[in-house]
Amino acid sequence: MTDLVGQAAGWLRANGGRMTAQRRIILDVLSDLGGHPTAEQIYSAARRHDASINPSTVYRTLGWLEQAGLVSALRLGTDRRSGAKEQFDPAEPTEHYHFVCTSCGAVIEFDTAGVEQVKEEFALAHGGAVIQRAALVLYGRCRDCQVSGKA
Amino acid sequence: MTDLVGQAAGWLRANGGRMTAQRRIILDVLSDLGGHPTAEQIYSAARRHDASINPSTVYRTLGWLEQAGLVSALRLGTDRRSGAKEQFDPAEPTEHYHFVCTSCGAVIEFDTAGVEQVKEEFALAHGGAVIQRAALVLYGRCRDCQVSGKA
DNA sequence: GTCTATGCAAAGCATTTGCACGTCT
DNA sequence: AGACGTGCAAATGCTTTGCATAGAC
Repeated sequence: MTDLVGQAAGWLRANGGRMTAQRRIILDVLSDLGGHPTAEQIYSAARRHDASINPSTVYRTLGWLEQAGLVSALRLGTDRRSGAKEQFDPAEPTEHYHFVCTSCGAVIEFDTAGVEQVKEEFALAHGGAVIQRAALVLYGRCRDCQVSGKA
Repeated sequence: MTDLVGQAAGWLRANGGRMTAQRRIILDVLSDLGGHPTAEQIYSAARRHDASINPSTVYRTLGWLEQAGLVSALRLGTDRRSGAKEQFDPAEPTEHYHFVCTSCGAVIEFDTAGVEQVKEEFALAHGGAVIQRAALVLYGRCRDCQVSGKA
């Protein structure tokens, strides 16, 4: 939870944008919710602060936040249906990866030097190619589900 | 291109399904197209063999093929818009990963032992967790785009 | 003769867009 | 005044579904 509101305010100032009440609410909500909320979750949380807020505003806000590099969109869903809707990962200071439990849906963020190695290995094998970023998602059963033998 | 039609026929037999003309066409198209076609590309290719074929049939076929483990669905799109539509990767005998060029959209499949290591590393760190599969996508500029300095 | 699959058209759903009005500077 | 942002409602685009008919076994 680095200061999302502050960073966003800075980006807006630098880009001729304005900090409105709605935007502040959405930023607060993003900080509070944590995890990887869907647009709909963000919307309904924002709604509790201002009942007149609109989905469009949520999407538009997420749009420029993504451009500003303050949130990133990802699709963690395991099956086709749930994979369709995007989730938002607030404040991503360093690249990181995700584990998703196929039983309970829990998401664990993690980092590893292994991905850097894979990037280098690929760049070497395809001499001249340049890697900008990597998205890695591991799917499996988390410790709890494994231990408790849950479906 | 392992024998997709044959494998699919076997799965159908084992699961009380039927091999229809439409299914055979779609399977042929999947084998022929190669790469990572979208449902729409599969549909229009299938349409050239049978003009009366319907998108629903394509989706339904891809649905059970995915369950049968004969194709897998993935979303390689780089931006939000294009990332929304799914692509299908036929016949996946071994796990493999993807590189996507953010300039020209080229997709390169590759394999690496590095991901296995990351899986093990994660399982170790979260003792008891079991990894089933991994999805890794590298984004960057392919050699050609890099060399030619294309946008 | 069953039971499954197809085509068609309609529905769903997440997301985007056009437009008139509000609001910040 | 001049931008920029918002709500609203309609549109978009991919994908799914209900239903009657056609086809596989």
